[in-house]
Amino acid sequence: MALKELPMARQRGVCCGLPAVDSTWAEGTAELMKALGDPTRLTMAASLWKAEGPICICDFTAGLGLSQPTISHHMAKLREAGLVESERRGIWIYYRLRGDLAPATKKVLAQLIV
Amino acid sequence: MALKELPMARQRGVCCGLPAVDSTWAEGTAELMKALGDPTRLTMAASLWKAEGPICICDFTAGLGLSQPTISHHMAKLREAGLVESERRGIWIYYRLRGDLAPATKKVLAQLIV
DNA sequence: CATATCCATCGACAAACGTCGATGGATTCC
DNA sequence: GGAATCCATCGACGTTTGTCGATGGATATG
Repeated sequence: MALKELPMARQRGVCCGLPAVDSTWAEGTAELMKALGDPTRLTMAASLWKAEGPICICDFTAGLGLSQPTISHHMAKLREAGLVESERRGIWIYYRLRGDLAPATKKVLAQLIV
Repeated sequence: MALKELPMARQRGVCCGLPAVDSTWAEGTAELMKALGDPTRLTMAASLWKAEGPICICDFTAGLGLSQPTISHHMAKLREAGLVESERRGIWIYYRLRGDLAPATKKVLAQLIV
């Protein structure tokens, strides 16, 4: 497939500028992408997105076939990324997507999750 | 903040089911997220998204302050993720976002990039 | 109080990752 | 043909990641 708008008569040894991309945006957004960049964490986030109510660690452990420390570890990553909040209820700790997610984040999740 | 819809009178030792999440979707989507989960690659993708024309490696090298092998390495990751295509033009190899990106992928990028 | 369940954290370990310098192929300019 | 430029790939290196078993704290049950 041919590319359009190829620069003509380019000078050797002279590089062109790039479109401006805010580095703070890149750092933050890459952090979010990294949090969602693992199948287990993405599945957990999608489950929380689709679930009617909050979910606790033991349900993920049973449902995903991974050890409890591994699930806790992934949930901690989601928490550090600002995606989830939790509440203790007796023995269980229930997790859900944060209610105050940035609208942009919410739109990305909505776009992402089938 | 209180959580809504907390299950009442839960049985100890009994875990609940999770909303169904397709594992093939999770694998594939996590792959895309991982490709965008690095500030350098995300910046490169955003540059290609915003650019009027295609961009070659040396422009990224000059603009991002990283070595040429590192930029090539990141570009290879973007290629493996199915995000970019390239065309040789003399000494230079020009990169652009693939013209046949999945609509879902395009929407995610549109949503993501400010 | 003793026991059982749920969970976070620690320590460990292999695998993957981000980065670089060195090398070599392809192409163009002189 | 010789030199210069662009780029992909290789090899290396320290860091991060995903996973697990072990440990201990918190809470409920009997």
